[in-house]
Amino acid sequence: MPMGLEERRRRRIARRQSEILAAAARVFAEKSYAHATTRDIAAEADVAEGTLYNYFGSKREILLAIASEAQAPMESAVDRAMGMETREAMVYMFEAALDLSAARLDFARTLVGEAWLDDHILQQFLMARLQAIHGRLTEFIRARIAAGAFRPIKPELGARVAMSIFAGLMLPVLRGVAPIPPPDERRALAEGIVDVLLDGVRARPSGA
Amino acid sequence: MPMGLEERRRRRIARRQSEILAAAARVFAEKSYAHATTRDIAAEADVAEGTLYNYFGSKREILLAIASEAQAPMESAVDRAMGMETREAMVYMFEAALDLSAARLDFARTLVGEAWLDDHILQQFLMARLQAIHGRLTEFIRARIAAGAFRPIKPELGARVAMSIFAGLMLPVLRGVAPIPPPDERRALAEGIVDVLLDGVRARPSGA
Amino acid sequence: MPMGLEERRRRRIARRQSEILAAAARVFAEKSYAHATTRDIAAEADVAEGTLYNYFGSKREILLAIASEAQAPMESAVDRAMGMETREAMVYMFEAALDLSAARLDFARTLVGEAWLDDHILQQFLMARLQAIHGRLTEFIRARIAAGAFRPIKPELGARVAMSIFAGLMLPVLRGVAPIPPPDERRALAEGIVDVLLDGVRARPSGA
Amino acid sequence: MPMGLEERRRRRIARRQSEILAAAARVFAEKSYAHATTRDIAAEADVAEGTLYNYFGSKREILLAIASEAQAPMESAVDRAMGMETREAMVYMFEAALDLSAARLDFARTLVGEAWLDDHILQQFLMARLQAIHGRLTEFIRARIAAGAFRPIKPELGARVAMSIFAGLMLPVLRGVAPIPPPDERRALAEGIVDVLLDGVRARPSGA
DNA sequence: GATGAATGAGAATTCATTCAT
DNA sequence: TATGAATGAATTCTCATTCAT
Repeated sequence: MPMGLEERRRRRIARRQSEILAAAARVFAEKSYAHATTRDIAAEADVAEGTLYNYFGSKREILLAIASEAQAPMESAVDRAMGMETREAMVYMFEAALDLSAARLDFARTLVGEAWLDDHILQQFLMARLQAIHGRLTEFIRARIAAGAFRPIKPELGARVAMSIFAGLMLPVLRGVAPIPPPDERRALAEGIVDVLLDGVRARPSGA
Repeated sequence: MPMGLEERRRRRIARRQSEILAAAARVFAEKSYAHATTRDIAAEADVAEGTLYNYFGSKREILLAIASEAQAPMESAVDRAMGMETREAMVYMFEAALDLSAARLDFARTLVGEAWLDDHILQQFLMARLQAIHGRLTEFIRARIAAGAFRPIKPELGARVAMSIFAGLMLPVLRGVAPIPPPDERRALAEGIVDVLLDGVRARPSGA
Repeated sequence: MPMGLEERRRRRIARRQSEILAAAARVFAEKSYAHATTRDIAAEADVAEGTLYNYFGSKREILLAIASEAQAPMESAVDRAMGMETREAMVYMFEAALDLSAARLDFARTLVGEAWLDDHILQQFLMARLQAIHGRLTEFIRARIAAGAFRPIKPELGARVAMSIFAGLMLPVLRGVAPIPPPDERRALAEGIVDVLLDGVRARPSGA
Repeated sequence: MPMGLEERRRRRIARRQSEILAAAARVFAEKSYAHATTRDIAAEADVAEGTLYNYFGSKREILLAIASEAQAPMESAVDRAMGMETREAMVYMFEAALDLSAARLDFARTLVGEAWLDDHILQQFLMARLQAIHGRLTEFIRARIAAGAFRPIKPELGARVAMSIFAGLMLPVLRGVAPIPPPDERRALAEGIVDVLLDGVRARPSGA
């Protein structure tokens, strides 16, 4: 399978772009987009400032590319969970939410942080995904109710509660307030949450 | 009740400071601290740029004052709920979380947004409050378990789940993605959530 | 001797002006005119900033008034020395150059420092005096030569050397590098200098 | 002798820095550091304001670089004089003090002027040199006394008198009150001063 | 393609002066 | 007269982007 010069060039460009994105994500994750300078990014990527502009049209374009990459992995966990049995699915989803590599964390932190500041990023890259996930979860719940596995709660509300809990787990990690929990803790946390979600906090009238 | 000149002066200053803070909060809420210029703030407050510096030492000091004011009302709802009966308390807390005036919203949005970017604000003004609230909720749950009203779940986990749901409700409002819900919706939402939290989503083995 | 209201008012104004000048001189002496703010001056004078403008038209006018006062005492020592016997006169002049009260020092430091920066002050307040003194000294030397007391050196050169030595004594004190020497040191220093000036540093052919 | 790119780059940078320093020195010499704006400096150096900051970290750093360059030539004259015969040495030193190119004058004027205002510059760049020179002169005089060429005056006093006369010659030139004297005048002035310093002003009892 | 110096618009902050009270 | 808050021009410094090499 001979590779044309053209092909080789395209790959080289793609590789370089990725390197720059990863470097930029590290910088943005540390200082935020606004406080990061193109000089910082170039230094982290170990290229000259001018070189950045051979691969991206502007600082903002780098941000958009990061935001774009950041949204890719978001739904996969939900997708995969769709095929599982109820409890297993729920535990898997919560567990997966916290399964972040440091690299992904930089991208995700950048996306979430800038979505707070930038309407375009918010809508295009974050809300779009979140709404898709919300739709999936709503369907999941609706199906469980239909199957008699869940009480007849409002599915949208359930989805929203679930997503809030996801968010509540992830935001402190993204913000760097909480560490990425190691696998066993992740599982224990997920199981605990799922337990509460499934059966609630209220004590059951025992005997009855 | 005669008012000394000194007193009158102090009040005038306090009033002006509040006006500037409110104006700044509006600007920060719209464009974020970093993108807001002192020129913007001055224009919104309808004073000259230099005047800002008669009331605050720096742009950052304005931000800190806003952050400081923003944290004031955070615990009050939790405090008040402490004295209520379980279900009522829970509904009240969730409902109160969404009871934001537009003015408070500017302050809160500024606090939360900058806490994402600024470690000092995060720790000093946001985490301090959130941890206090977390402590209160943990106690609340522990007491309910002791009283036999709640199942023996881990209180910290319960508190965390509850706070995540608060956050999941508030963040979209603060970010301007969701509108401030009108009172009746607020209540319905709160009741729905409390219902799920109390009894879980799982269907009960009916007859038994 | 009845004093009219008018008179009393004039005095009150004059007193206040002096207080402000003294305060300003202290501030200028410490931070220089350029770095001193009207706020500093007002604080040191214990009046409001606006009050300064009731007594002086501008910050610069305060400086000019200080420069004006600073030049007053400059020639007096030379004048007084004119009537003395040669050696006594010379010692007296050098000694007097160093006899500065702290208050006079503030004025003199301000004058000299600003004369470096400001042509008007240089010419009007400093050079005018220095040239007058130079003239007096030239005359003094010329007379001594005529009387056979001095060798036939060039009187202008002698005056310039003498003034240079004055300057070399005073500048470090004005700048705050050297302390104001106490009276006995002053005299010893003056006598040493006069000794060198009168007889030179060269050893005499002893025998002759 | 091939010159690497790196080398060429270093030179270009050094050249540019020198140009900026020279331009800044001209501006500072004319309006003083405090009154000179970065805009003035950039205009004089014929670069954009931002460019200044590619070569110096701050306006103050430019000043410090000038002060640093200004001190370089100060001791050289004294050093060279050390090897000469007494009278020749003295004449040479006074003459050299006035041998200033216009460029050096800008640097020297800046150093002296700012030393009046700025303690760090005073100590680090001016006093350090002056004290070194004072030490050298003191040794010079002490050696002459030991050799029987000078009377047993106090060497420190003699050094101080000499330095005062240097200062008295230079300050008016630095301040722009006196012109840089042409070579022949310089020599005549130096000889006249040395004559007075060596033999004093007093007439000798002729016959005796 | 890669470089990095040059650019200049834009930002926060200071401060002499004014003026309503 | 005394006050001190308001003003806004002026200042230093930053940084995304361009472009000659």
